[in-house]
Amino acid sequence: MEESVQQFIEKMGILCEKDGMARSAGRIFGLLLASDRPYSLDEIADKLQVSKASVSTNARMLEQLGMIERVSSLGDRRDFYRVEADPWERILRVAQGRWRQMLHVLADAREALPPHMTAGKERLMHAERFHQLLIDETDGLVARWQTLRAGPGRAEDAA
Amino acid sequence: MEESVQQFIEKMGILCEKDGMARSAGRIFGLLLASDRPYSLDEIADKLQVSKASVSTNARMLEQLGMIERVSSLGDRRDFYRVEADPWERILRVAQGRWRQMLHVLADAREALPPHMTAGKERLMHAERFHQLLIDETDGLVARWQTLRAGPGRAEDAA
DNA sequence: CAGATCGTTCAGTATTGACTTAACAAACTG
DNA sequence: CAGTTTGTTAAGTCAATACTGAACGATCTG
Repeated sequence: MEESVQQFIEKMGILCEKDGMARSAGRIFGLLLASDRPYSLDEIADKLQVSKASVSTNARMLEQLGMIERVSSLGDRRDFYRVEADPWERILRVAQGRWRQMLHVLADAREALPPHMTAGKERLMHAERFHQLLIDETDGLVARWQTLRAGPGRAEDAA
Repeated sequence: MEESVQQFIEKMGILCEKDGMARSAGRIFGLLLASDRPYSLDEIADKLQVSKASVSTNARMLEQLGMIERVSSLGDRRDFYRVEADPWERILRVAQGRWRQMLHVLADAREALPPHMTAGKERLMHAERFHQLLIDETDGLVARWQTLRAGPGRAEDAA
């Protein structure tokens, strides 16, 4: 396999791991990102030099997250994987969901905190405000991405 | 210790772990978030029921990330920890840095990809566009957070 | 200076988590 | 139906990770 692609895959593994994903999942995603066509389970296992079982598990995890999808080819019983048409919006939505969780956790804690702990309450409210902002801003960001996605070079003003 | 606070700390540990941090670090951050005053190393170790060594390591990691800070009290040789005045902007900046890394990795891979792999190149360019958008939007987001941070209830139009 | 306190580091250990092999279930082929 | 092929699941193994206890250096106190 291409040396440069191999390096890229490894870097993707590291970066994805830093974001809380499994390293192997990051590698699979990287491989499919830089690929020219969908790959079968065995192909992925072969290219990444891991067992088929490992690929099966991690690929299904990525599928669950909406980052890759399974496609089938006529007259072929195998599953093929490729990255979703736009995995990035999905990533934003997943993050948005986590921020919502965080917001709830923060709010619950603040309400349960004894009244005299004003500093803690203040700090938690601060954190809530921040996460609420993130949640709100995500919608606009997704919208801007949708318009940018289609034609990045065109400077149309249509809202 | 308060039952509700303990639950909060545990949830923060889980959520932080999902974001790629160490679970213990998340717990420390949660404890300090909901606290009324800075805590010493021993206090943290006691409240979280872990060794002082563990707290020392994780607290220094959080300090390195700019999420908590070390403060000293006159006539006291101990270090005290508390969350930074605004850890959230810092978190945004760290994320922005990771997106920059990702952008570079993607660009390198695209350039190194053989010319005939048009689908892969296209997909990588797509990914680059997305991350460039994230990087750009972060600045505006930080700015909006700064204004919101001070007075959340006031509806001033000043740009 | 002797003793005490505090934070960090290091070696050892335990626990978690991931990968592999192998068995299994389902869908196809002759 | 016997035999393949393909994907998933489970048990066992191994490596990575995080925690602990102890030792150390530094700083303060009598």
